[in-house]
Amino acid sequence: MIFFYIFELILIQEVKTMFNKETEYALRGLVYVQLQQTKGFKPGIIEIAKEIDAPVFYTGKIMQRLVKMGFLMSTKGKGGGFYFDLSKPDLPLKTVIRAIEGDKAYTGCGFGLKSCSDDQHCSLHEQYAPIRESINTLVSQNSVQSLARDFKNGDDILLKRG
Amino acid sequence: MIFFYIFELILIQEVKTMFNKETEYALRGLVYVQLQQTKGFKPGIIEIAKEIDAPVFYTGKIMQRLVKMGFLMSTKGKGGGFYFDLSKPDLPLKTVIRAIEGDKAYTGCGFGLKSCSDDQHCSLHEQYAPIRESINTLVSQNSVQSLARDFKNGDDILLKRG
DNA sequence: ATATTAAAAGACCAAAAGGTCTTTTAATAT
DNA sequence: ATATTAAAAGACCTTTTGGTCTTTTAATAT
Repeated sequence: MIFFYIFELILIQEVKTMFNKETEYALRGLVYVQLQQTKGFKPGIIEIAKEIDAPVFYTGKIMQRLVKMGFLMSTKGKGGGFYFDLSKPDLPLKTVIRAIEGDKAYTGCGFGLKSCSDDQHCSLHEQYAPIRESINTLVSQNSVQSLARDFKNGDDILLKRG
Repeated sequence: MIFFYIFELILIQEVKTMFNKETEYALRGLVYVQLQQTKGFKPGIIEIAKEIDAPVFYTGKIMQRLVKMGFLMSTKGKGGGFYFDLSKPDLPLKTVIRAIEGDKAYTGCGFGLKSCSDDQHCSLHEQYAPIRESINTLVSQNSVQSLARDFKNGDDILLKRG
């Protein structure tokens, strides 16, 4: 029994994204804020961090950065927290990802050849092109709001840990 | 004119892969060795580094690691360098990538949700699944040897800098 | 044998990513 | 006014990644 537990722990450790931690926490945090906002709440750092299972202070720093970048709003003091300006259009994942870690996930050559970016392409480049395009579409079509809707229709649980 | 040059430099800096530097240099180095081997040469660290445009000492370290991992062979001394054991089967990119940086590029949930790995899936997860599968196919079907053949049929130039 | 050549080993350094903690500022309730 | 609350600011620390350099070991040619 203990072996299964250890194995699961190892497995869980291995689950990574194609994005870095900051992007991951940012996306999860944004979706959580949106989700709460539709319920009439305005979550703070401690709550957000807990629910997205990220370090509290790091979450704070990241949320602040998102506010500075204009993706999110906040108020200080009692009853304060994070919320969206509802008059703004939906926020595509791509916009957030680009702002935090740039384009590396869906631009360039899979092989990293410089000359490859211009007129000449290596064979990897051509094979990778449609994949890159799919990723591009994925992060362009999905937004913080659409994801929040998806989570609402069904399983809130996904943002928490079992 | 100077502006175009600066712009190009900036652009070039932005060209990244989905892999980390070590993986990138490793793949390029392996393909270069294979390419030279078919021509009857056994390149050394200095040559490899120069041709794949990577730092010499770092390239050395990476090539040594590849030898230790059994992907490649080497001999010391005069006439020494790196080469493949031709009796071995082709080396898929996936094998190299996994050995260096693990599975993160083509496993897990695009959103980084833990619970997502089991029975429940978020909507991103489902949309990302076919992309992940494509990446998996790409790195499984392409090998160091197949890439070297591709470069041979046409443009050697791709491994050098314009 | 020995000089030369080139990889192996490993110590060391720098930058970036990830994370923590304290102090300051701005809301709000009393 | 002032106490309380919670974000903002920013200093600081740790780990990982990327990179450099020197010393050692093993080939080979003379």
